[in-house]
Amino acid sequence: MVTTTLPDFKSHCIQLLDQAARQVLPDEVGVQIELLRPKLADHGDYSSNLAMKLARRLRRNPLELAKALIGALPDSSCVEKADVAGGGFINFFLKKTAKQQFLHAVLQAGDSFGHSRLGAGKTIQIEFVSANPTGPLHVGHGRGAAFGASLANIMTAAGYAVTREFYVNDAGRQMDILTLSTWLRYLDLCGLSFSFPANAYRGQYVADMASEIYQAQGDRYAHRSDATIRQLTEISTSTTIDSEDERLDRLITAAKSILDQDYADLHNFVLTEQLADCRNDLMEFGVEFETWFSEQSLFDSGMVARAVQLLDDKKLLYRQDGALWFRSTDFGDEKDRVVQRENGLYTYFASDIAYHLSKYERGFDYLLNIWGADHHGYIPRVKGAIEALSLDPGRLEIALVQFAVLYRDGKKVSMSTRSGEFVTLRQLRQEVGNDAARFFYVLRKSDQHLDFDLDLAKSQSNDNPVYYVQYAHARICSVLGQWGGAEDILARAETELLTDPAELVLLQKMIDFTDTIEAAAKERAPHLIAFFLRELAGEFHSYYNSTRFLVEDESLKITRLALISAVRQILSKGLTLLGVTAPREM
RNA sequence: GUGCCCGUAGCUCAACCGGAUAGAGCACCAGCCUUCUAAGCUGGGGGUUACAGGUUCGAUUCCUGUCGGGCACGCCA
Repeated sequence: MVTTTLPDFKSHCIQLLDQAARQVLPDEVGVQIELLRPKLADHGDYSSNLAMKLARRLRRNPLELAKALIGALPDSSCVEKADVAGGGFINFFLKKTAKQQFLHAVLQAGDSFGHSRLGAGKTIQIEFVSANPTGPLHVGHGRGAAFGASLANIMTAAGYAVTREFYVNDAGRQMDILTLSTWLRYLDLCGLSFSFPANAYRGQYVADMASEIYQAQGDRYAHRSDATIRQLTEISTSTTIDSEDERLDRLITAAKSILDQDYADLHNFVLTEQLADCRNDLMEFGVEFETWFSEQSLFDSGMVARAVQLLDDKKLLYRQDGALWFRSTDFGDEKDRVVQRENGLYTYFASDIAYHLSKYERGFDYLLNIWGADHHGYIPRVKGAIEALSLDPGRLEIALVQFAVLYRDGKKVSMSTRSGEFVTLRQLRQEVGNDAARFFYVLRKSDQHLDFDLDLAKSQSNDNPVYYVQYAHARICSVLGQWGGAEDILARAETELLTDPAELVLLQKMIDFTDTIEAAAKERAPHLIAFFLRELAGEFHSYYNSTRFLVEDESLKITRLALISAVRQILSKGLTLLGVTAPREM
């Protein structure tokens, strides 16, 4: 029997209740009706608190109200009955046949099962990772990457047109520091050795880039060596410089003047190198972007100047102590912020205002920034700037992702970023594998700190939730393989044969899948998918142990295989949403 | 010090934005492999949801205070 549309029992029950409410309470039309899945099977398949919600306002007894509503419910082909229970809950019980027949709908929908029209094709830009291209990604970036990529997949499934964007901080001081660091390592290779600044980038990758340059270009970037070493040594050893930060800035200035045109070459080289490494790392992790947006381009195109000018036109800038300030306190920030420094350079904030202006001008319906939780103090000024530009701050949402802390042998793995001693995403991926990393990263709500247990992620045991889910998938593949029949035969399943409690539990779980994807999209909560998969896998394993599939009775065999085939399809779909592979054998 | 986030079983975490008896996994105890993968299953103990108040039919969820933890408070990015 061919069904053209996938039944949506929840919406159906809401419609029934809405019709009943219009009849019983004509004055209350338009009240929001919400259904939830009760924890206990005795409480039915869907439950509504509508009667209790309205009871107070209408000064009526909630039980009587509930009874009246139930009495007015229209007949339905898939609802068995509705009961009143507790203090006035209205509980819907679906017909067993409706659940059984749902199986056909799942198989028919195939890979698109679980998709919904929640997003109605609205466009949303999700910006995430956006790490400085000054070194390898570390495990903190990994969580943002896994979260953002999974959420993008989920929102696509929920009917949004998603654009993934990586903001490249290719302008500014950090890139200069990296360029300088690389050049100093390079000079070392040229035999011009002196003390390396403590606050420069010290990682091995810096030395690697230096060596690459040396091999390709020889001592080309050290040609004025006498003057060079004298000048650098002077800055390195000077005692009149008050801070190490300033010493670094002096070195950068010196490098720019010594290298002149060549500085841009080096800058460009290290940027290209790091960006390629970053892109490659993310691609291997299953994380890809439609757009890599350059901060430098905002300066080159005059966007930064224009954004600042717009604020100035609105009389929201003033000059003080030689710097140009934005009145962000007018928009709820706790203090005003500098957009242009005393030395004439724009601040990071200025280019960020321009960046957000660009996002708005590119016309997305919604914007979602995924930031590390350490940036939370930055939100008011960005929202303030958006408001100041007469843009709608409501279209921009900022989701914060907390840090991930690694544990090995039950102990915290210490990390310090500058020393080069941090754990990179690549190391993590090599140690535990992409699948475990992707899954573990989204196993917690994003606003919770994540304790990442390396030993657990590596263990090939029943403790490991990734393998638990993947194993369920592989088991089903194995059974279907031993059966050896063609998949389309499964459409002959006689679903009324699915009467075992374990079978009905699985059917109910399938019915919940679309709702789970919608909830994960709405709440920006990929962990809901991970939890769903663990539950579905658990219910399958339980079924597997209690029931034999490859039985003599042909109808029964086909029907059970159809059921587990649908489970396999959903496991695969869910794992794919999270960027985890669904192996056919393990 | 100020602001934001958090505090749930011994451990790591859920709980569908206020719903019914707060749930999983790990760990612990007791069972299940001549049958489709035991990377699996079945059963058991384990809680004053940090603490004290408040709001209401109803609170882990909302409000206030206290205690404890994390993060942020640059003319850095």
